[in-house]
Amino acid sequence: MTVEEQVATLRRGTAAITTVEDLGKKLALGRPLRVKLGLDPSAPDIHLGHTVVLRKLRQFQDLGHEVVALIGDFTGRIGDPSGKSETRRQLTTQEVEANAATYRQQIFKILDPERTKIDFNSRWLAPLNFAAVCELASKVTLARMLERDDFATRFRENRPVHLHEFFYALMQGYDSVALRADVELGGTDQTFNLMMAREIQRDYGQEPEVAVITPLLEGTDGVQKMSKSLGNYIGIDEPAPTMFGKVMSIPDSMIGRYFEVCTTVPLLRVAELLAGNPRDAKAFLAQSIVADYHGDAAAQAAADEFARVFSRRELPTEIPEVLLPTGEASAVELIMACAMAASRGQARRLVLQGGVSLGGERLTDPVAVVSVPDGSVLQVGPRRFARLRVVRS
RNA sequence: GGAGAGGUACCGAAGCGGCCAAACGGGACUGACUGUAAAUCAGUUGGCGCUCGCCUUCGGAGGUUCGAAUCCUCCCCUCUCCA
Repeated sequence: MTVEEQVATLRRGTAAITTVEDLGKKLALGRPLRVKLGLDPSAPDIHLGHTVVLRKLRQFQDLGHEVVALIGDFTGRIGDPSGKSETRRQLTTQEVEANAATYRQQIFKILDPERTKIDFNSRWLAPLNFAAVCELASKVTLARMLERDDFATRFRENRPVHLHEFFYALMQGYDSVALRADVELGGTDQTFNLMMAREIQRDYGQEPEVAVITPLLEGTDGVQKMSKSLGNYIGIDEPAPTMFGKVMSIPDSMIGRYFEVCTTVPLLRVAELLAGNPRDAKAFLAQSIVADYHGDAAAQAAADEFARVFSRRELPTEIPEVLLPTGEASAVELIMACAMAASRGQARRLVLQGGVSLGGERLTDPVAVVSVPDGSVLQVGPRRFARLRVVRS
């Protein structure tokens, strides 16, 4: 692969590369580059949003480069400034190790373990004495720090900006110095820190790293960035059918975006798919993504199941069984027995709204007692099913 | 230490003595439609009893009142400004 081709590959799905020319130069060196990614040391829970940057790392690995997954166990004590974040509690060694283990287990679903080194920045940050810290701090001016939007805004609005928050970017930059990083990856939220790292490396007499900035992936709502706390995430550990369904639930307008950053489907092919039926494009997308984490067979099965249940409105292949003590019960009682509503009132509403059926027959009266044939299927809403087993004692 | 703002249902945010189980938005759920768990439209969204009703809820504890999320007292927590 020529350098130009490599650059083209690496550019896909990035928000910015500082600079593309520098990247080309570094690639042209012909030696394996050291590519850094900083990871938050708090409990990791990797979702598709995180995979964007991880996939990019994987591309570097496939091109023969080396990745350092740097766990910020030291910087984690400060927390990336967000205006609200307080100084975080220091994680214990055991916690850091446990989280690192989880990281390994999850990131190696994407990264090549052979070309990945895991490191901890406490290794070089913890021993720094105050003189060294002052030297590091002397590299950067206040004006430069205030270029960071978050700081500038808070300063202007008379909201607190703690001095230690400045150290976050400094430490992250020092990490790059310590690692002699050639390239660093990060999301757009890391732009400031990545730029700072370049300058700090220069100040320490190193060639500045190339910053490869990936976009923050929108979640299943298509608007806000994917995050667990917003509940709009697709976790890479989720079961194949769930994952498939969640991908199918993204707004049509996000299909191209997901293709670009979550798959390796050639962009020309993506354009073709987008020109066709969005449902088919999305199904293809869902299947590609699921296949990456669960394999082709599971992805195919998930696709078939989805078509069966949602397109053809048939019963799923696997239906959990619920034991009933009697063959006579009201709709509300059945729903409660299957734990498909949080309260009887909610169950009643579901029935009244026409969302409940037994054996394909819609139940309309919440309290009317109906006979329940053994093995009949209760459906609540579009995707909750239970096979009822009557066990008379 | 002083001054002020605020803590309301899943989240955001109104309400400031009865018409408040609590506006509005988001989310979630259900239905219709469909090309999908997209989009759009409609409805639902504290608990219990099949209207009417009863019970629990508006940071916590007391109090005033026929009646409080709304007034008073004390307490806890968050934020800002001044020192």
